[in-house]
Amino acid sequence: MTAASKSDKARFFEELYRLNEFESDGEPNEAREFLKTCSKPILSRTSEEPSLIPPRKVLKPFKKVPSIQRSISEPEKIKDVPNATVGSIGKRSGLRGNPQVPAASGSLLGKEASSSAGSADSTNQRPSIEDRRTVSNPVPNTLVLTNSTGIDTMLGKKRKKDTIKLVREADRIFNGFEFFFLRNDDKSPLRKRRITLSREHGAIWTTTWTNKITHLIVDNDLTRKDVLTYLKLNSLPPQVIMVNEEYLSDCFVQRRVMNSLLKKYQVKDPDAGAAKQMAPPPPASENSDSSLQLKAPQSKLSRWGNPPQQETLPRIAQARPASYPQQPVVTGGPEALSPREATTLSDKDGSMVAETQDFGALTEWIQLAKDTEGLPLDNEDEDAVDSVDHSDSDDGGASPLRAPAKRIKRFAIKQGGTNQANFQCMTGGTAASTANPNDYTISVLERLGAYYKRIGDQWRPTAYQKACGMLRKQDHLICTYEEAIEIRTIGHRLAKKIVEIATTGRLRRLESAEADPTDAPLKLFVGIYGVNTTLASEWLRQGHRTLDDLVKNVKLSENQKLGIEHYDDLQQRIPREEVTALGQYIKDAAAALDPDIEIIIGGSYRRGAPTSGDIDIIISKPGTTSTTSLTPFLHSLITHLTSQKFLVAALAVPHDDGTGSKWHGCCVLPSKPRQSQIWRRIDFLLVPASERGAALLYFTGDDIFNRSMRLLANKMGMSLNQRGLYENVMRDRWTRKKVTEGRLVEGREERRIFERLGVPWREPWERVLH
DNA sequence: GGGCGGTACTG
DNA sequence: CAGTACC
DNA sequence: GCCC
Repeated sequence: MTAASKSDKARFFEELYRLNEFESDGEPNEAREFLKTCSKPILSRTSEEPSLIPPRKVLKPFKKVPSIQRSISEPEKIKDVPNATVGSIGKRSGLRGNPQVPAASGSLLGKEASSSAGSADSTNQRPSIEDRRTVSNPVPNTLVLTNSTGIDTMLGKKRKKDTIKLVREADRIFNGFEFFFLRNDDKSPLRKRRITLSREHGAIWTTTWTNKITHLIVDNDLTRKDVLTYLKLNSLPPQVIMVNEEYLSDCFVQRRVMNSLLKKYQVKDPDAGAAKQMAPPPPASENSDSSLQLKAPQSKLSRWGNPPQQETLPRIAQARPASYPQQPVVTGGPEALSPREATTLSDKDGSMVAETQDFGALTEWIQLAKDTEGLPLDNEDEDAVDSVDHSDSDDGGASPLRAPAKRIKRFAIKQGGTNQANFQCMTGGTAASTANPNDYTISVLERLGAYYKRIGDQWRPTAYQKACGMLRKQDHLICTYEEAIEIRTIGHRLAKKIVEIATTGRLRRLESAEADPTDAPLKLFVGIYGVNTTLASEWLRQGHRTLDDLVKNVKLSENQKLGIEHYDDLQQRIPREEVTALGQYIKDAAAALDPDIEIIIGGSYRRGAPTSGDIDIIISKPGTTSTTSLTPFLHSLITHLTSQKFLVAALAVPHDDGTGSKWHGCCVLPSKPRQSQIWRRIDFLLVPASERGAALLYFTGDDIFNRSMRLLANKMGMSLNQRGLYENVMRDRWTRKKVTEGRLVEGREERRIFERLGVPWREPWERVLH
């Protein structure tokens, strides 16, 4: 921005503010007209992929480079750590960036036309260009974006000449984002300006509703209901961020991605008042505030025993409380259910079940049950949800009990001796981002579960997680024992706890657990990457209480040292927007190295989570059948990203026999100022195309969902892992360990694995079971 | 009272 | 090998 | 912790 003249800047802001003033209360009739147009299909996609990187193969023979090996944080970070003794950790060598590869930025040529044609929807590469010249004839270092898409081209459509100039790289805050505007056109000059600005800041503008959309920018005069009507959706896919115009203005003005959850950015929702009552701030809230409520996150570095360091630079988003409404809760009547083709684009067989994530869930499951008729599936979960007369419709007479509206915890419909319906994966979950009246109960139970986890209990934590998942699916506050015990996975003891939480706002078991003086340091220790209960309690036994103690007195592995050094960074959750941006960075880098490579962001991000604990990247490539064939690419990608200072540390690298498939490490967003860079955990998984489905399944999770699917496979005489679904697996009679790999049933298609297991398809965000 | 997912990397 | 990690 |  140094280059920008003052008057330029002034005009820029002036214009921005004008954008707001006008549109907010102008054109009162536009809304009605707009809705009239809702029936017409959304067809044309006028976005462009701003990809200017020439198709080039960089398949130079792989050189052994230090970057793929373990490496440590850079020395500069050390001074952030207030304690002198910590320095001893830090004197390890910094990450030696490979001096080679100045490439990415400098050597890029101006224009590409068809390189991405093969993967039309794959990734939009980020052009790298440092100035803002607009040139109609592409020359190196210049960027001209034209309104072209593969489709337009194929149809021989005339391109509108539409030139935008990207702002300088560091200001492209929307890189990796895909915007859908409502209203959907650029007829209004002000909206047009807004769209142009968005694109200049790196966003892709899309006018077709696709599942790649990250943000839905809604005109200020429209309501949430208008939006859903227009999109013919019952509810918004949870991964789509819906904001009003002000969001954009603020992003532009502040030159950063704002926290989309702020109230001022929410789209109006007249129905919100009718929304279900939220979690009860428990009756005894004043009391519980001191003992039970989530404590504010400890201030940075406080656990080092030094004054907290003041945070000066703005960060992308603030941490959120444990429960918060992502979007206003909609009470769309369940009757309003209609086919939701828009979210099931990739569906091939018509049998699939449309998504839902709101409280229309009830009908959803019924629908689901119908759609999966023939499967030994019951709809037991429905009856817990509502008083809908659960005339167990067609349970084939196999149901032993046809209880009069009570106590139908499980059915006895069996297949091959296993009661399939009792597997969690059969019923799916709800997106964690959806507010729920039981959120408070859930947060308390999660804390107790976490406590049990850190004291080394292997099974309670999963039981608690499952219970929380079930609670999250209920549409009203569970506060009686009877209600609670009805729910599958909730037994006597959990039911009692739930009642205690819901009626008193407290849980004595948790209070006493957390009152244990060893619990705080235990919690501290297991927060270190590479440390779990065994080590932590051993250190505790030896009398250590602070990170300082550990650094001074304990033999730490390299990873643990790193985990301590970046304790605070790695504890923080990552806003979805940042995951998008980090993923985009990787996609761009990967595409530059090998355009055929496919990069998928998995993990909680794929499940639609508003924040993630880390970034999970699947690396695949069409035609590949072995991990080995992808290792060279991983090497060059790691090398490149390391030299770009995107990757800042390696924690686990693939075994060097070439069969290794995972790379774990840390990364930062290089475009940000150094001080505001937060170290993030990142995982790469190498996946040959033949195993893509199984890997996707695995890497999407969640934890409970994976276990459930695998247990089910197991009970059906098969075995499921991240490479595929296998049958005829021989297991040792006693140890029950696998003896034979078995025969591969399916690995390529995620959907077919579901089918083969008789599990109705679950959209990623329906796989949130805890 | 036994079972509770399956795998990969570190040291 | 045990410990820790990944979902 | 819960389920079988």
